[in-house]
Amino acid sequence: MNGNKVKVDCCEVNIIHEDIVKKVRENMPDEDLLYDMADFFRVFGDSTRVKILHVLFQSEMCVCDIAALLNMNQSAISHQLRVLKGARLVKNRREGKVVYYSLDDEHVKQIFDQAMAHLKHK
Amino acid sequence: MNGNKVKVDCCEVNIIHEDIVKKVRENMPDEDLLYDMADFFRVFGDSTRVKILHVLFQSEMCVCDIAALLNMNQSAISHQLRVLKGARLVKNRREGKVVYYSLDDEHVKQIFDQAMAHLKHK
DNA sequence: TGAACATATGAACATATATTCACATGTTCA
DNA sequence: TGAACATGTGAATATATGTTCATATGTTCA
Repeated sequence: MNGNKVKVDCCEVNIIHEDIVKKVRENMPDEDLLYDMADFFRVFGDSTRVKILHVLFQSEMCVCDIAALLNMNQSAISHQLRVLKGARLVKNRREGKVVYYSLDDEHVKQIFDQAMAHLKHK
Repeated sequence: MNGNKVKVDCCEVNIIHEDIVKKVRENMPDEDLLYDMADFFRVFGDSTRVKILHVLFQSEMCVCDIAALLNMNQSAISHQLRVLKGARLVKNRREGKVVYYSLDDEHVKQIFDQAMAHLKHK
């Protein structure tokens, strides 16, 4: 008896295993948290930002040095640093005209390592 | 003497700290690997996929149950499961007409936990 | 075999997003 | 103060991506 088929009002989807669905639904995290997680990961989902983070793993750096290193113009880097800062992944400090960026998170490295492990494993 | 200013040919960016840039450049991972990392993270950067993964943390599930659980149509879920499978994050097995999906990775949970820690920390 | 059902998939559409360009802001130093 | 320089940012553009719709595929069972 693992569940009758039931029409859901909104979108004509059959539920085959009603008991499992009910159980899982009760244990789902808060909707907002799931959105925040997706937003957080989206920040890593761009190669320019991944490169910037890798650079900052190695050394604090100013904007124009990063731009030169990645062969991109300063504006593009600045835009992406803004995104990274918005996600609280980097912080910056000003020294005269130069702004230095560095990592502002203790989890990023571990997340990267896990991802690396995944990519290299299979 | 930490570096003369040098014009880079391609995009008019000044290098302020030539020594640091040189050092970091030598230690950068392979270009392809960085692209793969971004691709990998991009998979997590969508709330539907995040939800699906959370569902599968709790239980193996068939497509239509996931669709009902997330209040989305079957097609959307199927498309996203394809993406997740392409990233080798989920696997599936067929049992008659029903296809069951489950996690196919030991790193995802840890990556999610790190992300959660980041989001909750500050 | 053919109807019913679960899932997969191509095309179309709407939306999101990265980069570039032009220019604004803020700092130093003569 | 004004020139030079490093960085920030709004607008525009091109591209990528998620969802829907319609339909195809594959399975079961009468």
